[in-house]
Amino acid sequence: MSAKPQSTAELLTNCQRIAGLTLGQLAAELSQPVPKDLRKDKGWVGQLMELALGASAGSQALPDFPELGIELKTLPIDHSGKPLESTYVCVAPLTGNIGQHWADSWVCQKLQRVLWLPILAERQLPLHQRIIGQGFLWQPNAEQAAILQQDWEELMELISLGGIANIRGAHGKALQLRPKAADSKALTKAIGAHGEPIQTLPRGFYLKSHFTQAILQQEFQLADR
DNA sequence: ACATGATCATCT
DNA sequence: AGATGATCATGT
Repeated sequence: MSAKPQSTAELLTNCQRIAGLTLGQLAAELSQPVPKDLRKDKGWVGQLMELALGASAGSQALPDFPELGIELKTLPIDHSGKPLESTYVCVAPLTGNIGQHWADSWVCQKLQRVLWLPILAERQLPLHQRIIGQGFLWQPNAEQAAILQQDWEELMELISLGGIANIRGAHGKALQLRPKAADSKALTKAIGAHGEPIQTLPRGFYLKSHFTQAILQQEFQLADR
């Protein structure tokens, strides 16, 4: 169950095998304790899936399946297939971005090949009863890539020109910039309104749920609602 | 502090 | 209800 997959086909086969299981069932098979809720274990579902699918060591700055170049993302959804949350992509670099190009960016690299793993995870459903959906491989199509690139370029320009204080989650069509930190007191270096170095809250790039919903619809051809 | 994994909790 | 800003745990 937890052997490292040697090919994309094997990885997808492993996904099919766990599709339909509850988190409780899978955790039992893997001898993993199920927390009461996710309040103090927010990463538990993702880590369980990494274990089940044979992803490589967790906290390195590498894709989950380095040999396959695939990033694994769990995606909590409701009963109608709508994502319940935005999807974290990576930390946003706030300094030293002069002349950086989209194709070389961390966001672009991370989203090149994503194994989406939907989880039926409505809040009212106890954690152990949440159900694993059908995982599928995705690469941005031309239209999606163009939207992501445009959002990224706009956000990075604002960051580079000292506009970070004015960026909020509403910015961007698909990609947004939001805090990503242990708490609101965490600080990192950034560029101030007059080009001076400042300390600010670390930010991360996230995919808006509308965008991931479109990915799901494209894959499963779900009815809109 | 920053990377991994994200969800929580409040505001609108 | 949905989105935004805040937060939790763990490893490097």
